[in-house]
Amino acid sequence: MGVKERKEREKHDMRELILKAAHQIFVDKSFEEVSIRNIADEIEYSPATIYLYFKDKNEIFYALHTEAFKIFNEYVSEIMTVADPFDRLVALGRKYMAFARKFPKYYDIMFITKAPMDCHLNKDKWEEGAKTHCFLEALVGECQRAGRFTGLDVKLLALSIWSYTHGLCSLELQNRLRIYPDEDQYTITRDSFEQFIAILKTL
Amino acid sequence: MGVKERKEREKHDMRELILKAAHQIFVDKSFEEVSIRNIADEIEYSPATIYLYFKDKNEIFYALHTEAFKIFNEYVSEIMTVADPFDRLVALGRKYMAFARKFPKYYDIMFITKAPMDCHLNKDKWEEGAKTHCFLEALVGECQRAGRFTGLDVKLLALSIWSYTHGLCSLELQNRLRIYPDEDQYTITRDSFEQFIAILKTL
DNA sequence: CTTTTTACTAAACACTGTTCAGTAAATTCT
DNA sequence: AGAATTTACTGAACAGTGTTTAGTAAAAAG
Repeated sequence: MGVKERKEREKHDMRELILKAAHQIFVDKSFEEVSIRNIADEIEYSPATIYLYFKDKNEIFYALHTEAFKIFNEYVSEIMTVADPFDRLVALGRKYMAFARKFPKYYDIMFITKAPMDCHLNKDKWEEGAKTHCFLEALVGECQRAGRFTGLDVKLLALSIWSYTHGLCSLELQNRLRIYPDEDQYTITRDSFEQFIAILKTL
Repeated sequence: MGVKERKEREKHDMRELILKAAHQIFVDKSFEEVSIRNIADEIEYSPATIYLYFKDKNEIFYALHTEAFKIFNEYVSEIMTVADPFDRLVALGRKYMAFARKFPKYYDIMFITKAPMDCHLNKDKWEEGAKTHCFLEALVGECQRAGRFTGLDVKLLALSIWSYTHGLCSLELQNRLRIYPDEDQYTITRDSFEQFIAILKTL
């Protein structure tokens, strides 16, 4: 009796179809245009159908956010070619910032927008974020074992590094660096990052 | 002929009335509930009337964001009693973080939400942000003249300090610190901040 | 006292997320 | 094979959103 299995497969395929459409609208158009009706139009189903496969819109956003993490992880994976742990940490920082600039919409849904988190508040952990942050903590730990950051708490330092980098990206993406003249805006984040690296080197 | 003057005063008063209502809804209820219709209900006018005094909803959000800055400036002004520049900088950081936690909605509209910025993109500077950041730059400069941060660029360091602090606040407010167990979540931001201060001391 | 300007609004437009009753097809049971 | 049941789906509605426009009543000017 393979009916049950087929139905499950169909249910899964439909979820995928919805997500693919949502992703397409999200990328091609904009965050705001990812509406249930637009998704429904795209897949040629009624809007109500979507609610048979997703609890609400936030659940769709959570799925988009998870996809964004996959893309992020792939984008960042290049740094693994860097041998020295500290250089790898620097490379990670650069990649992180480059990702935020190259894929601002992905960055937004991963780290800024509240929508995906609202769906997930019942769960007790943010898995995607935790995994990525674990990677950073491990890398900072490696740096310490290689003689860097002596006497500093690895967990706290990892959070501080993330906070700084996210802060910079977030301020830029949310248009809060318009305190500087337009011509400085691009260089100043780069220069700030270089200074930050220089400070990390002294620790 | 004082008619013109009176009309101008009435126009100004009406703007104030609308903003007061918007502020009330923003504080008492929530960000999402600040709708043109809700404001109109509150002041007992038609929704269309609001568009005679404000270009669009973003302009109202920009005004709310400006009010939030006033409240922020007042909240933070206490630190001026601290004599030593570096201690004052630390006090500023603590106040900044306390403000974000105490008034998350204000913090949101000041530094996270895009809506107020969208209205203001034609202007070439973000005045409220610039003024506040100038204050930070001046304070970091004072620290340097008092012997701290030797050899570092004040402007870049000020941005780095802001980025770090905003990053931490932003991650917490946007629910991205759920990578830690609930019991750690409160202590870890405090500990990270203390570590950050300790690092600044060594510079 | 008439004309013009100003202040305001009802109603509509084009959207949004979400729910629910009803239908047609697929599946199961007899 | 035919009746009963379950499943998959949808049209329509509900309650909201920002914004525009045509039309009206009151105030000001001529």
